[in-house]
Amino acid sequence: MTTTPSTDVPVVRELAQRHGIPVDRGCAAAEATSEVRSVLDRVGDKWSVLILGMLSGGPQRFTELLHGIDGISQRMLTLNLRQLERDGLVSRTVHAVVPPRVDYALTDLGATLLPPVLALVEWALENTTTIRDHRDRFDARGTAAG
Amino acid sequence: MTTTPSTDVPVVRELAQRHGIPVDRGCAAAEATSEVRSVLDRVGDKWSVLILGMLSGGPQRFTELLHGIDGISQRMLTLNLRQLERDGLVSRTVHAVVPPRVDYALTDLGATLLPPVLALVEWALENTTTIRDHRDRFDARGTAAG
DNA sequence: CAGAATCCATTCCGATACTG
DNA sequence: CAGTATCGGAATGGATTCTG
Repeated sequence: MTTTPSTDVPVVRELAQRHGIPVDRGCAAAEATSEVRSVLDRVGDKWSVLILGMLSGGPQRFTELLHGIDGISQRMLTLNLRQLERDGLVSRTVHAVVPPRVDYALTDLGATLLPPVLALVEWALENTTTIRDHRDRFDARGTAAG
Repeated sequence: MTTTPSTDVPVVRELAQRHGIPVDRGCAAAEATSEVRSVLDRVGDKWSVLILGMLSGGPQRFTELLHGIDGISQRMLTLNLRQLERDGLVSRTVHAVVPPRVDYALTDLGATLLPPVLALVEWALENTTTIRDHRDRFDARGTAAG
């Protein structure tokens, strides 16, 4: 994160222009780029996508998420939920009961993010074998080099 | 990424089934999930997407990428290119000339990854303002709380 | 139950120096 | 030119403890 300095990526430049974002030469929409990165970061966040996926089935409480997402720590779940909430992708509803009950749900915005993300997941599923093959061959070359 | 233990995410489960991947209960395609994650990781990799974007305009040599992607270090460029090459997303062509000349290009596989990724970028561009607003309001709440 | 706070091992990554 | 190798600071994230 920090100050992602943006870049002269033609494709992004083109998309930015299509969205009416001014592109001064040498930098494809500097402002927009960091915003874009922050979204991409979230997708790469390892847990965020899983959380979004969990919530696609309906609201869940904290513990349900904690147990549903195998391997996530309490800390990471909290942190990720805060991020998602901050971005307006997930809503947090505190029920004033005891013991406390907090429900997390996809917002409308969050719901619109799901399709692009799932397209990516689908791409990954489609190409799992191909990628594994490539990796094996690549690794074999490196090993055989000696 | 160590052993990403996979998860019981309904959407992923559904997608996995659609792709004929066996899903034993309690775990949505454990094997597939780590593979999926590794793809998502790459997308979140901060630089990989930029590199892919750069290459979408045609082959580039090492230095062109280095200068074209503002802020990337030589080390990171090398590392990222290796990853992308390993996955078969990018090809590396060494020309036997002096001084050395190495061209990087999108493979066919890499080209198929671009649309889903760009869909994500486009989503981000479309919702930049909305997200920024959410963040501002969220941060304001936190700050005002004192 | 849902979290905040602290501690600490691991990993990441930029800067630098060196090479074919 | 296109890397590789090494070092050290910074950030990441799990485990644990404490709270309303």
